[in-house]
Amino acid sequence: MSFIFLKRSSISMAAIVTRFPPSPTGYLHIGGARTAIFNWLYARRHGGKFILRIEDTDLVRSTEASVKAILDAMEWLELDWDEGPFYQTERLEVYQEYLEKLVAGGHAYYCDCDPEDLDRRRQAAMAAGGKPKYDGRCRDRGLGPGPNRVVRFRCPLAGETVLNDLIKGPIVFNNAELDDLVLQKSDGIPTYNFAVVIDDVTMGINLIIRGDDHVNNTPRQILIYQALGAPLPRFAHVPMILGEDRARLSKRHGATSVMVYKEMGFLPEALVNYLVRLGWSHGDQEIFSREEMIANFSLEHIGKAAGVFNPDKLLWLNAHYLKERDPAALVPLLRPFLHQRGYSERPDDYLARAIATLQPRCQTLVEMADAIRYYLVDEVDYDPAAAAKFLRPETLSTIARMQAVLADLDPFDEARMEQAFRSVAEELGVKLGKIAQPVRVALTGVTASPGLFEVIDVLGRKTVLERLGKALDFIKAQARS
RNA sequence: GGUCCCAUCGUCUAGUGGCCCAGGACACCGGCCUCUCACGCCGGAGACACGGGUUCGAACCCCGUUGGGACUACCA
Repeated sequence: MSFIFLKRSSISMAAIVTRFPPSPTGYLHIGGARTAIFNWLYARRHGGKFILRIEDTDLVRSTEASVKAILDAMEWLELDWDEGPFYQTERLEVYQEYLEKLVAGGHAYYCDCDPEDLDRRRQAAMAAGGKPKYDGRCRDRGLGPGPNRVVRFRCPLAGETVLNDLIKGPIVFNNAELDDLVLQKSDGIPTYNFAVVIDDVTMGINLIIRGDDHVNNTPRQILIYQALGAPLPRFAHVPMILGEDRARLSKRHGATSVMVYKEMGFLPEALVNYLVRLGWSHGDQEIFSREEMIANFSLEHIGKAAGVFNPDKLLWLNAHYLKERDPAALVPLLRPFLHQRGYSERPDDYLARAIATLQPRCQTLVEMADAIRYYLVDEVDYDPAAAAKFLRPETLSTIARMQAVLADLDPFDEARMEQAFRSVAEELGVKLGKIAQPVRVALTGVTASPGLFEVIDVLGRKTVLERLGKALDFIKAQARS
């Protein structure tokens, strides 16, 4: 009994605080999105906080447009944050304060080495078979602040730094391998490794889930925490996402921007579901609602190996969610794609009924917008091969017959329609397909479509009769020429 | 080059020493359903990188090899 109480209180002692810190040098990419999802899920799972921070200390590459693009993507994925967005460029005094503390404590020092000279020294060290690390020239010169001077961290020359990674286990680094990294650039802006630590310390971040491309940065960061006397957060390094050639996922593997997936007609829940399952698992389950993800997410089930991004599986998930959605809910999502194609406006309920027939046949909204064409155009255009095969003199009479039957059909619904087609087939002594295909081409212009009766039902009597009439005219015209 | 990480079907993964001559999913192949195309359903092919240990027993533990990846900036 008391054991249970103990366990409980120790768990609830520190509320979880996670963060997602993108740098606004471009759009939100697939890998970043997954990291954001993991951090968000963990915070939600444990009733903690999720903080958004914009790491814009790269003054040259950071842009306002990128910030907006990232925020838009977060919103589209429905990843809400509890605090922020904080901007590092607005926190310069904070870094300065901590920097002075480090310098005063002897943990950091000023350095006036010329960047180009530094580069030459590195090259020379490499050529001599040594390590390309900073040679420590200014380490003990006792320099003070001044123009063109950076601040470097005084890294211990010996000893070990251990990273107890929640995913990879303990990783030991020899401090001698590390060098005196720059904390503050000569323009007064902090470097990444310094700013993250200060931000994470001051924002109370106690769990850092990030890509494992950061593993080698972590010992340097741990050393800074220690120099500051700050408590260490827990670290969880998630394996990378690879392209199909097993190289780090990049533009040459196809779309890597989250918002491009929106443009390609993907649903956010499909992307999120795909991404969360890329590297994490919960037994054999493939489909997860938000609630299920939150309820089941755990670091223990994140794998150690990098994963290849598989567009086919994403497509399958998207098709799944497309089928599952209420057709009416799909209308506003599909509309932008219809406008792009220049279709004329139609009422919501008409679109919803058309969409319902296309749901099991489309993998993306883009496919759906293409497929919905014959429901929206004033005049169908015939696929030449389809017309050549099914709109010929021999089919004239069956189309005419169906036109006559449908003109009088009452009520004009799917059930009656099927009856009508079947009885005409019987009457003519042919299989249903013999009648259905020519009519299908007359109505849609193509040989593959949703069930014929569904199509007729959506189109309505007037349009159906018109299109059948037009098909008859077409056949006659063909016969004359 | 140095440091670090990783290794189950083509791909994502289950698997935490006996339940595994390895399960699920995508993709692929075959069948069923059927007015076409899909959806759906049923079935099939397909993997523990290699070599050594440890153990009564290894996909699971250890070592090595090989292969992949990351980092190595006054980028983040």
